[in-house]
Amino acid sequence: MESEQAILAFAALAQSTRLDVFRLLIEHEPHGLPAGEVARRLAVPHNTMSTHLAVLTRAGLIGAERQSRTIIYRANLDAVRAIAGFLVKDCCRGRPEVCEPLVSELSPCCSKTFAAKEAADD
Amino acid sequence: MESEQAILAFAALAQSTRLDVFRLLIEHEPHGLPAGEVARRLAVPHNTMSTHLAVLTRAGLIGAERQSRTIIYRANLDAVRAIAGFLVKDCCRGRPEVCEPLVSELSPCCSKTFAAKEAADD
DNA sequence: TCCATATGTCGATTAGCGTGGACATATGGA
DNA sequence: TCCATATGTCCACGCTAATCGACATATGGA
Repeated sequence: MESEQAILAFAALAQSTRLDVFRLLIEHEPHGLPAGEVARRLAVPHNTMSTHLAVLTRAGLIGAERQSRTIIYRANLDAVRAIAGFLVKDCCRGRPEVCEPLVSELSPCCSKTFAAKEAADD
Repeated sequence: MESEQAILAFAALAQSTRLDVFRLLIEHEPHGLPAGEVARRLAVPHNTMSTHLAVLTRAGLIGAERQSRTIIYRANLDAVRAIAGFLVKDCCRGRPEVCEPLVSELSPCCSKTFAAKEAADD
């Protein structure tokens, strides 16, 4: 991932409404949500939301697909991996001992038992 | 990690000079660099750099320590782990199959042989 | 004490972002 | 065709960020 693309992604996520949108769309993977529904759920005017959705799209964090009159937005999970990878690889340069704890921390969160427990807590 | 803290971190990294500073300090772990040296290496006026260093510090991405007249800045690697964790845990909610590829992608980067190869490529 | 070095703070300027009203476009149904 | 719904674009306003000159503070040496 290039720095320019990373800066776009960081800037897109550095805004509370957009971060909320991103999390909302991640929760609704893999079906996604129509633009109007996103605006309604977050109580944001549709034109303001349209701008935010455009910023997230330009950053590659979400994607859109037209379905007749509605446009369905979906989170791009590859982008999440790319950003996390960008961060970690920056800190891994010649210093694997720094990153091992990170992977150790992340690994248990990816087991099915952990996910089931998290879901139960909600 | 709270959303507010994450937004501070994303905003801090969504600026080319600050991203350069962060990477520079990561390269100089664990010794760090004096503020003036950071400004000189990135060809940025010392007062402008002082502002950027303050933003990164407020975001918890770097830390400072006075050594007589100079102030040594160091990257906070725990913050890197926290941001990466924030991103991944957002996408892990009930969907471990999404995150497993990320961990798989990251794991090899944390082996000593990989780090040695990366260093050799520079 | 006086001065040089290292760094931070203040203030002004410029540029860009977030917001939302008004309008434009696209789609499907009557 | 006409209208309602869904979404995007344009524009102006207000606010915040980025920059950097000038000044302030802190430290150590002569």
